[in-house]
Amino acid sequence: MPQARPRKSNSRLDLLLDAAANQFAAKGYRETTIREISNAIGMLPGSVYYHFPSKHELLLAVYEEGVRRMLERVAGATEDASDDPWERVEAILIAHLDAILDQSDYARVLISVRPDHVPEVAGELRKLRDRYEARFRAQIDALPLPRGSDRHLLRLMLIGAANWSQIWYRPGGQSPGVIAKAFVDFLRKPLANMGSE
Amino acid sequence: MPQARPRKSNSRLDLLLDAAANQFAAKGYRETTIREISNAIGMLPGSVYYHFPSKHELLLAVYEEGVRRMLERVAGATEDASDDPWERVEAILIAHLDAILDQSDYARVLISVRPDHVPEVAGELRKLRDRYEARFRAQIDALPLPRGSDRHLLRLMLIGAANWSQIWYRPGGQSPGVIAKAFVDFLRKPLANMGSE
DNA sequence: GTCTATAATGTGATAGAC
DNA sequence: GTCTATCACATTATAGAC
Repeated sequence: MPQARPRKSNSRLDLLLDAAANQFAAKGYRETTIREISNAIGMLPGSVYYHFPSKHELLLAVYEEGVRRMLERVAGATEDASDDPWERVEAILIAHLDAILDQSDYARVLISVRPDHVPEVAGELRKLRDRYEARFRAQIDALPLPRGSDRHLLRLMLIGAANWSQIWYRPGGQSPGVIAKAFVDFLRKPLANMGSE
Repeated sequence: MPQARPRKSNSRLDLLLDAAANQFAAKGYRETTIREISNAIGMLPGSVYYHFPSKHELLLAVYEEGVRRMLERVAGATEDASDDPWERVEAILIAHLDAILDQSDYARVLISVRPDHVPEVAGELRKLRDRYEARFRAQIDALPLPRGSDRHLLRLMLIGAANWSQIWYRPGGQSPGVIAKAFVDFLRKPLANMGSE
């Protein structure tokens, strides 16, 4: 397998990775065959194995690129955001939803392919997910919350609700931005006191 | 395929369904083979096809049974619950989490096996999921919320957060009851006003 | 209702030419 | 770096005996 990606792609590695991300995102890891991926870019199945020694290593590479891109995105989102901690959480959530719903096949794979369904690299996949979520955690921890709030569960609730949206989201419906704002507002504003808005 | 299940099981159909639910829940649909399912109950692969014409019809049967059991559970939960709408939502969420995290392989399958990963029966699977969620919707709609609240997104957020817990939940950690209560409280109580608790 | 045996196919992966 | 050709294997599913 080739080492750290070259500046100027002298092969079709990037294309291959894109095709893999695309198919994994659309149909799942198990449901996608090496043939389908290679054919999508006019490559033959055997050629894939010049770039990756196995199918799960190909998935791992997609995952890694996915994390890289996601971190880049959320970093950009928090740079532009205001100083208000809630608005920063909203900004990061918008970036997150945008990526996993619309923008990036790589990001979609990161959410839709479950580590425990690919035992050969499950550990690595989990580690990559965790690395990304750590960035998320930082923003939640910065929120001014009532004493005793379980920030751990709050983070899991918010990320979970966001990630699950992949199941029900359809392109024509409410935009990632609207969804993200609604989710954050549900937490931020009291729902139990009637007539407050 | 045999018709509506008999009162007293005269075959090992029930056992077969249990085994399928168990394996699908543990490893996923694609990752589980007919061999593994049949061998788990000392049956041979060929015998499975007396009960079901195909693997995906077997999954469909597990899904149907899963919905039946989930509906039963949440019906029980709302019967016992108080008249307070928020407490009723909490009760139904506890029942839900209990089922998909700990109690029922059938319930777990309902959440973990994505309809779009089994194209042959994707439509039916979605219909079954929807039928269950409708019961959930009724409880959310009963909540007294501020004007203009998007109950649709609120339901999706709550169910999504709950379902995603399958990804991170581990038996030794916080119980389904604790998780459910925390999730509902995050929505119910204002998080943005400091020092209120 | 279950078993035996096997068909039919799909799949990940390899060897070696170019 | 890609292609040709193919292997080795696993998997769903079937036919027919019991």
